Amino acid sequence: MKIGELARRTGVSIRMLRYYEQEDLLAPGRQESGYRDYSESDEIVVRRIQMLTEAGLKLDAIRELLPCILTDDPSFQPCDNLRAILQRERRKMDAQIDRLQASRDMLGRYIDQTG
Amino acid sequence: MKIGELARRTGVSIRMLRYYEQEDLLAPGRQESGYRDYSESDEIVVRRIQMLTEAGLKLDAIRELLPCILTDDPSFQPCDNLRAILQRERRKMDAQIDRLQASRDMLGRYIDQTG
DNA sequence: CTTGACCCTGACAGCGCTGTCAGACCTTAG
DNA sequence: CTAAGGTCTGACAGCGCTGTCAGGGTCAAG
Repeated sequence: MKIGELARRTGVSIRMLRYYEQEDLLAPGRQESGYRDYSESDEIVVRRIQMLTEAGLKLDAIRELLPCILTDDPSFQPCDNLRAILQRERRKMDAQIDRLQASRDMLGRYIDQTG
Repeated sequence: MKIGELARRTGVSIRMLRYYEQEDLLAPGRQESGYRDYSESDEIVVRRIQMLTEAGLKLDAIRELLPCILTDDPSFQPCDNLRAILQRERRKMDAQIDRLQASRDMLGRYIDQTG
């Protein structure tokens, strides 16, 4: 399918679909015209990217994960480190939450002072 | 005092001190040489900015707050909205924490699936 | 054939800072 | 006087996307 249709199907903008390709997350074929030609599995990849993006991962991390989660069989794990990567990202997120929480509390103290 | 000394005293980089000025958070005088000439109260302002920055506020918000917190008397409140601004910022931060938390949980679910 | 919708590449902009570099002037100690 | 170190302005770069625009092909229907 062409890029416009994939965008419509997934809700990901055309701009971002091209960006995913640029960042090596996606490698669609090309028609003779030069138009990108996306397959069904490309669409699956895009949906995976969407999910992980919503989960707060950056494309760098997603790129690491993609080779692991693209197999049809979800139980087959070619990458020993899938879990490790996810856990690493979660730790990062925990740290970020902690920082934000500390900021929030500090702000709270200011507000109290303003009494 | 000159910019270098203020930077040394506060730990804020020279670059950022100039940036604060550019963003209208600071308005140091000038020596005849053209060098910036910071006063004691300028240093206080910088420390205020530091605190609020650590509290996660952006310069836009800090600029709003500065006129309120620069008075010597902390109980004097020329701005009725000091508290309102702080609360608004805290609400923003709460929302951000919620989003991040949701992402973290989603990641947790992925990790569980990976069993 | 023409029109309109779609696609291509490449590049610029913006977010909110922050570092760094270039070219040039000021100041201070030796 | 000279050299070193401090300062000035202005501009470019980078983070991680995301939108948008320009200039130019492609494809489909009428």
